[in-house]
Amino acid sequence: MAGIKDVAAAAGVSVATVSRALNGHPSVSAEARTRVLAAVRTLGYRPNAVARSLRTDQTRTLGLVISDVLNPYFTELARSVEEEARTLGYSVIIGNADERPELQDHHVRTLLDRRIDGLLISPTDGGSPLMLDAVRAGTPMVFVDRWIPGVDVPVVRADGRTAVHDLVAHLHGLGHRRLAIIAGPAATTTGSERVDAFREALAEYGIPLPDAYTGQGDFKADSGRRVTEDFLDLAEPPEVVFAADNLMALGALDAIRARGLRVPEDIGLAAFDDIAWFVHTDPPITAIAQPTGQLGRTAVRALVDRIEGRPARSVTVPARLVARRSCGEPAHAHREPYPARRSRS
Amino acid sequence: MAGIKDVAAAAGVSVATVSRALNGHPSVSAEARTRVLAAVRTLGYRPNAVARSLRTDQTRTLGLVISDVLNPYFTELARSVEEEARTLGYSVIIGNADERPELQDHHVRTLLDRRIDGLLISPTDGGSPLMLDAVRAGTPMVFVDRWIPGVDVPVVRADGRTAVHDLVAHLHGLGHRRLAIIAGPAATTTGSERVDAFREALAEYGIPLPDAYTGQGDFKADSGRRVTEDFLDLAEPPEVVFAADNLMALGALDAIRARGLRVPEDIGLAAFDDIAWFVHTDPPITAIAQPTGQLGRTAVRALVDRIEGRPARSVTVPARLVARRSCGEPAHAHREPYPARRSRS
DNA sequence: TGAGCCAGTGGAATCGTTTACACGACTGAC
DNA sequence: GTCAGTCGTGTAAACGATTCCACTGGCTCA
Repeated sequence: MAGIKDVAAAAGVSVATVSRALNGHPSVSAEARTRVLAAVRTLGYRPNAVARSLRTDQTRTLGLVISDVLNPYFTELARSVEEEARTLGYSVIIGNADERPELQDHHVRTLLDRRIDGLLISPTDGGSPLMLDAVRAGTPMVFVDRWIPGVDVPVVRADGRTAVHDLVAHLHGLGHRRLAIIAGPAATTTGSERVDAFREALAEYGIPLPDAYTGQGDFKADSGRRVTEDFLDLAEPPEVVFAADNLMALGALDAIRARGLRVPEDIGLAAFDDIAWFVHTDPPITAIAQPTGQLGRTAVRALVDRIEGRPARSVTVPARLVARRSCGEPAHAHREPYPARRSRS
Repeated sequence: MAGIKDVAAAAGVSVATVSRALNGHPSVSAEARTRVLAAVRTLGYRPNAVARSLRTDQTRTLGLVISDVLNPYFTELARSVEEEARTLGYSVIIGNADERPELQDHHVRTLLDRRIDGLLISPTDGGSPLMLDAVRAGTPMVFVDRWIPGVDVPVVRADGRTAVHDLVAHLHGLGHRRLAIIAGPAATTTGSERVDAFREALAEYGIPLPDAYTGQGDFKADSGRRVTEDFLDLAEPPEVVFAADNLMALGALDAIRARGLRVPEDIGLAAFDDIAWFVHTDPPITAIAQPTGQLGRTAVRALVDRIEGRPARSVTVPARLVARRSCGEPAHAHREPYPARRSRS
């Protein structure tokens, strides 16, 4: 493969001039520039990004470590992250932690080894020594969706508190009183936060949240199924199950169907995170929607700010309730088609 | 950040010895090795992958360019690819082409610039000059799912021919005769192949496939919606619509619902590519399932074979029909729960 | 005893860029 | 006519690893 030396030879100039011409450095004569460009074209020369990175100590690459690629929420996040990064001239390497801390560490480590310019991460746990070290070492970093308390890193996320309140109000209005939740891992902020918000909202209606009604999930479908089975085995099963993410909702639906029960007649179901398929499930599922694309774009901008020496701020945007029919009675409102924000693809 | 020189100094040996110790080179004394390892530990040294790549001319990185990250099929593919690559000691950089040839080129170019060791690609079109050049230049490459005819690159894919025949037989058995298809882009092999297989299967039953019944989609939801609307506007609309991928099926479902029609009573729906949510849509959707994880793993192994100098073979595995209720009458068979293969996550 | 070999090591070249520095030619001001 | 400044360019030193080659000392074997 042709190197910069070949180009220099072909253009009859030095490698320094080639480099300058290619990088838009001002002091290159028009003539030299055209000769270089011509040589580049005929040789099909492309600069070796590896060598360049070594010299300049920047890779123009962002690392994104997400908790689960199979989760449409993170997929959408990843997509918007890549999109925004690309317009800012960065590539992104995605690592899938699969909700496993050791895998997360693996990815963080290899990303760091590759000298990515910055790290976007949605931590699976409370923070390994490795990650804490990286923060201390000054690696530009931004947390997205989830974060690690007590660590000084900007956080870009959606606040579901209000939406959860709205959900509980909605459920209460439909006459439901026995409400259960399938929680995410307590080690994650989204895991504990959603339960807290739920409990808090219930309290306002004087409804308790007994232990039997808080199942421990791991944000994956299987756990949703398992927890739901436990709920259904209860002497007094809940009237509505609220899954803290969409995959656990899928599992819950599996479990409910496997018993031959019907939603919402026999039991209601709601989920955190809205996805396109929720419109077409039987019945359409009431969910709390995050402005995912916006989160991804904002997070990238924050990270790039940090990388390029500008101050980066934390950002919190509200999530909102999308009431459908999975908790009983036709929703008071808008029958919504395939959500508009997705069609921007 | 500590470099190999610091380690050498701390261990009282030369950088050469450090490098040898770290790379398991045989001729390093046990004593030197332990001193090096100790220094590495205390300094928290990690080799700079960029420098290493420059010198060794290999990045231990694979590029994966897929057509659409939002498509669960490709998401699952990406996941299995990463998984297998990781066990083989490679990282993977994912590029999302979003079904746009110019974006695909962008990703191929930046991946090549980064000197990835090999490229796994599911081409969006018939092959840009860039890609053809890369093949000619000897870049290790493997096509997955889709391929470019006439190019000498191993292909790992599922053959849906038999499954499409099974589908048509299934539909015919249910009494349907007016069958339409939402095709993918003709520039993709999967786009044209699925139509061909469909047409061929119909022919066996003496059923024609008029132009009015073959809509042109682009593998994304919007096109499925649009084409389906056209179908429904026909004087004699089809009895069943077969979408060539799951996103177009989603769009079709949107369009059908928007007219207040019901599946399967008013119109049947089937899709290529099976996803977990198809079990829970209203009604559950009949689909053709590919062994996605297996495809991803096989493709990676083929690519790594090619990279490491072993011969790489093309592999074709069969897809299979999963009959559910979206085309009429309860499927003759197995009510299937959440598919087992997914739970291996 | 001496030649040959081997294990272990260090010095230095190398990978393909970017960029600090030096240099010559020219311009314009005094 | 000299001096300072500018412009365009080239030479060479980085960047941080791997690896070729040469060297030393100890050993074996004839």
